[in-house]
Amino acid sequence: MLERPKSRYEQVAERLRNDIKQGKYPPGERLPSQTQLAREYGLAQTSIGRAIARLKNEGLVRVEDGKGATVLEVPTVKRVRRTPYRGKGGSFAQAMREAGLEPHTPLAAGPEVVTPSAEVATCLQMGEGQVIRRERHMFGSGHPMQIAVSHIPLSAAGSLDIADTDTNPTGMYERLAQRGHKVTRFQERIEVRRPTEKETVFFGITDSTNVLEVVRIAYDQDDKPVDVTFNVFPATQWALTYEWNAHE
Amino acid sequence: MLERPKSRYEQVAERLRNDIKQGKYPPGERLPSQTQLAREYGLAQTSIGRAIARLKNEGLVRVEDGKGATVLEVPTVKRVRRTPYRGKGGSFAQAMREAGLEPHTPLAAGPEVVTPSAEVATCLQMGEGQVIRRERHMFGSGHPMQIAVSHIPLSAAGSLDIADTDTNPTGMYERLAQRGHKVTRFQERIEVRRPTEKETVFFGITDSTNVLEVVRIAYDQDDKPVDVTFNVFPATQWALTYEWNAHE
DNA sequence: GAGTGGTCTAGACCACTAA
DNA sequence: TAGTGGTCTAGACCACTCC
Repeated sequence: MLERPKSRYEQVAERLRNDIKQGKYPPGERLPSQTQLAREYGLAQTSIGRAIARLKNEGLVRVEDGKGATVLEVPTVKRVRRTPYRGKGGSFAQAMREAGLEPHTPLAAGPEVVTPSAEVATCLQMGEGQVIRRERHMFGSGHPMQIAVSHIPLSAAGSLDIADTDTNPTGMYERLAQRGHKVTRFQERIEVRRPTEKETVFFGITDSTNVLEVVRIAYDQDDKPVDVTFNVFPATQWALTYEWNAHE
Repeated sequence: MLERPKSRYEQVAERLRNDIKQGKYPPGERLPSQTQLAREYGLAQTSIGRAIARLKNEGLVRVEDGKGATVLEVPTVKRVRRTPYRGKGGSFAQAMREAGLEPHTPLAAGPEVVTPSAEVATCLQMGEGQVIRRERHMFGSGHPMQIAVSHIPLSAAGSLDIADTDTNPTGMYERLAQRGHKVTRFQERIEVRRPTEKETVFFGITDSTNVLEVVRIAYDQDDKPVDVTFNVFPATQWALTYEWNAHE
């Protein structure tokens, strides 16, 4: 099984991977068409299609119907989370600038009062009641990079106003503190999963390309959750970093 | 593009996914053979093969040549990292027991003195010199769960003895402290990548199944790196959790 | 031996894009 | 209209497993 020579379509995928890495097909460029590659490698078009499907799943190329396969630019973005958290919001903008990209984070939905999903309700440990939901779509130099959806229990927030003007979470935490909910503890859970349909459309990826999901929950002084934020990004384009001190 | 009905092989994959989730094919069980499924769904065997390949990449089934597709048990394991780090080693064993699995962490290689790879040398900020390398293969109730490879600069360790008896890193850090290298700061970098060939064999996954790589670097009181550990696990089976306090 | 999955082909059809 | 990628088939061959 180890000795078995790799299948031909995998060999093709590997060569294309190398060609891309070594700049033969730079970002933005089109790969040759599948029929052309088929002639070149002496294989059927179907087999070339399998090879290209691999590159697609790995997030190396983006394939459009009737056009062809375009090489993606994959600047690996570093997202650094220092604990305890000293920064003043803007972790995304900073990561973008460090990667040489211009950040842009428009509001995509909300703030609005909604009934939470089962998962959100579980994270916030609430039996009933509503939450304030806000969704941001985040771009780096025009390319979709990240989706962030945050939820605050209406009971803690008081009213919609709390999420009105600010775009970063820090401002919101200050307002929560004024209402008697001082944020004292954070938790982030990281998982790899298949994307939802909405996410495939936004990121322009196949539904077999994985995404990273980071769920951050903020707790107040009574250890009650007051905010849960879902961050989603294409798995291949990001690296997450956590830093902390050994002895508190 | 959105309205287009899904391809038939994707529909098959989705139905099989549901059947697995709902217990029609419990863990350890075999799926029906591809020819049988082909008859059942009125498709060609090749198309069924595509559907099953999807499940394989998602880590839902394991396919063996000449045998068939077996449903994998996918207990999602939670790995919790509290910062500052209070635990006494054994983070893996604890995570296993919480998931109802019996931990087993034999040494697979080392401790041995080797010349570090370029990546390891970069992490440890060393120009020249050698490192002590140790590789552990970690199992949960017999199933391969994780690979951990740690490197300590020989200059900091003094001799091989430092890594001799202990199996957890905490003991090693105590010895490093005795030699004047007190560990004060940690950094963990998380990435999703394609597995190496060794990893596909160990975990029994396809090379298109992603793995999570967590690189932990420990720094001493002079901010010199004294240990870098690479942890690798199948991406779908794990969830990483980080916790910290807001105001130090 | 019969059954399994994995690969490959040749040809076909469709939906899409481009000129 | 010609070219693109995506899907599907029918049939083939191989390496493997189980009996």
